This record gives sequence, structure tokens and C-alpha cells, in this order.
Amino acid sequence: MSSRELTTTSYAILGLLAVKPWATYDLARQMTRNLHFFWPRAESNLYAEPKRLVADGYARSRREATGRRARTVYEITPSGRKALERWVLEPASDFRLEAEPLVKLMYAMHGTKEALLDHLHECVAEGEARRQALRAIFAEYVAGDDPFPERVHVNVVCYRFIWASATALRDWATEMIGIVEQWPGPTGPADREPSIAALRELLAS
Amino acid sequence: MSSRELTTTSYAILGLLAVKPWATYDLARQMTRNLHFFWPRAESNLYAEPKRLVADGYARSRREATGRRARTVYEITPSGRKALERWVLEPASDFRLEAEPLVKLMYAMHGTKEALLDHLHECVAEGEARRQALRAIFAEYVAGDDPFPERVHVNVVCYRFIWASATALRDWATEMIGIVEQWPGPTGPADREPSIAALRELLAS
DNA sequence: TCGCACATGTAAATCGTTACATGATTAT
DNA sequence: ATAATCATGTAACGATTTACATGTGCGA
Repeated sequence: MSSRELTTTSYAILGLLAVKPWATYDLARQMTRNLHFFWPRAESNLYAEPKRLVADGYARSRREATGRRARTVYEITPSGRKALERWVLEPASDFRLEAEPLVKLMYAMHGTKEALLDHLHECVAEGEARRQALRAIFAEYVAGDDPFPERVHVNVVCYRFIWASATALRDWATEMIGIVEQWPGPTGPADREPSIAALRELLAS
Repeated sequence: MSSRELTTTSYAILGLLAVKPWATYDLARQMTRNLHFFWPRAESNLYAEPKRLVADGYARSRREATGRRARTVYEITPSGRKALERWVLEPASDFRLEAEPLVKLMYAMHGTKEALLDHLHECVAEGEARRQALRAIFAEYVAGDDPFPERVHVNVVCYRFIWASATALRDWATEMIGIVEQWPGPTGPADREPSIAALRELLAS
């Protein structure tokens, strides 16, 4: 009962526990599979978080044996359920995007045109990779293989956002590659007009 | 010369210093105005970072007076310039999105339908707000008011990504509102078919 | 002259990551 | 039998944030 403020990561785990009891490893699996797209956390952190939930009285743990091996299974408590319900009703904090590739792009003039294009190709690859990962998940749903049918509709709402983001990333990068390829170098074209024209077009949209 | 590894935030500041010398406050301004979209950091951190750059020999500081008031102006060193050039050539780390609203959506079934819709409306608002902020910036560029014309083309490449993301966010949330409004409650429709159909459509695209 | 926004930080707390560690299981 | 990878952590470090602190200039 250390009564600290729970973090979003805590609630992410707690939300999983609200569905059913999980072993730590499966919690981590589930997190990296689903929430990783919009709440990425290191695995070690996922192993630590349930312990904190127990310390705060939001979860209970019990030891089980799988074969020769001990595993800890966590289960949500009524108090945990209440905390979760309270939390989802509160307003959420803003989206937060950290995009190092964009920072590098921003300072691309201090590098080479090839490096600039490399970064953009990386963006295309990342967008494409996410779409692939999502395709695999979607296929399971379509095949009826999803473990929690009662959650399908909410999950799909989330997935559609990730899909849209990944697609936007890929398409943007693809278009930018076409443009940058025509620059004489990373310092760009002497003429600012095409860039300004692009902005004018966005303003009109 | 503490020779620690620089962080992305260090390079973000360093990149600004590569353009011209800045006072701390103006650095912070510039960061919140431009880079905040894809590299958000607390202001206090932005005040601390230049000091670290000086300690590492990547920047020099000098005191100036504006009226009665002292201000510290930072300037990049040749060593700093070299570090920056090296950095932009290295591969970038992945995009990282942290979206608490989506986490709350994911566990929306433990709340009310109104809360769910509130979160979605917040998403629309956030997308719209970003578009507005960008519009203001674009207008300056179009009017020819931008301070660093030689950087226009790279900046526009970045802006176009932010614009696309903000638009995708807004459009997704708008569409989801339409769908969720027809649910009987946060536990969603009894029928999973519409959700699955949406996935099928995405798979085909 | 009162208050508010500007301008510039500092100190402490903390969430999270990196790097390591180790036994168990499975494939070759 | 060996290697790989699964499963489960721990400990230390550190970047960043939160909360505080403080003086300045300006508008009403």
C-alpha cells in the first residue's frame, strides 16, 4: 500500500489483468503484441510493474508451477478494478510523438543527400513493417482466432488508428523521396518556390 | 569535457546552434515552436542542455546584457559542428508514439460510452489544434517571414509529416465517433461482424 | 502600483532503459 | 550434447519531468 500515483504503464497492465489473470511472461507478450504500437515499454519494466501493483493492493500474485518451473500469476483485486474504472473516465494526456528520424532530417543539410534519402527509406520501411505486423494480427481476427471476442470492437478502433498512422508515414516518406531525389544536394534547391507552393496547397486543403 | 554520450535532445539543440548563436530563451522558444511536434521536451530541460554542451566542448557561452538583464548566448564550436555532422549520418532510432488516449480507449469497456466519446472528441480537437498551429506557421512562410530561407525545403519536408499525422488523427477520430455513437454501450455491439469487416477491408487495401 | 507574463534557472524525485544474470526447455 | 531461445528477473544508471524560486518589464 505504498499509495504512489499509478503511471499509465501501471494502468496498461491493470487493464490486461481486468480481462483475466496472467503470468508475467504472458503479460509482457500481450503488451509487446498489442500495446507496443502506442505504449512502447521495455520488457524489464513490464516485469517490474505487476509487483508494484501488488504492493499497492491493486493485484494479487500467486505462484504456480509449469513443469519444473515456477511462474507468478497475477490477478486483479476489486480495488484494482475500481482504480481502473476511475482512470478511464479521467481525461487523457496528449499524444506524444518522438521521431528521431525527423530531427535528423531537420538537420540534414549538415550531412549528405544520401544520408537524407537513407532516413526517408528507413521511414518507408518502418511504415511498411508496421503494416505487415498489423496484417498478421488482422488475419487472426478475420480467421476468428482472437482470444477475447468481447473486446474486438474496441481493439479494432485502436488498430485502425495505428494502421492509418503507419500508412501516413509510408506515404509521406515515399512522396518525400521523390522530391528529395531531385534536389542537387542536402542544402536543397536554390529555389524556395516549390516548397512554399506545397505549404500553400496544404493551407487550402 | 565530460565525454558522455550526447542525447537526441543534445543534438536537437546543437542543430539549432549550427544555424546561428542563440540565447537560452530563444533556443527554448525555437524548440517549442518547431521541434515540439516531433521531439517534445520540458522547458527546464532545454535550459539545462546548452550547459552540458559547453561542458563537453561542443558549444561556448558568453554573457550579454539586454537592458538590465543578463542573458547567456551560446555558440557552436568546430568540435560541435563535427559531432553534429557525424550524428546526422548515423542511422536514426525508430519512431516512438505514446498515446494515452488509445490506452484509455482500449479499456473503455470499463468506463462509460460517454467517456469513450469524450476521448475521441479530444483526439479530434488535438488533431485540429495541431493543424491550426501549423497553419499559422505555414502562413508566415508563405508571407516570406521565415528567418532562415536556406532551411525552408528541409523544414517543409518535416512539416508535411506533422500535417499528415495531425490530419490522419483527426479523420480517424471523426470516423470512429460516427461508429461508436451507434454502439449500445462501451461494451460495444453484440455483433462482431462490422468490426471484422473493417479489418477485412484494410487487409484488402 | 498591482498583477501578470516574460525570462531563467535549480533541486529532487522518478520512470524507464540498458546491461547483465540464470535456470529451463526445445531443436539439432 | 550443444546451442539457441524461452522465461524471469535484478541492479545501476540516467535522462527528463515536476515543482519550486526569483527577478524584470509592461499594461491597466
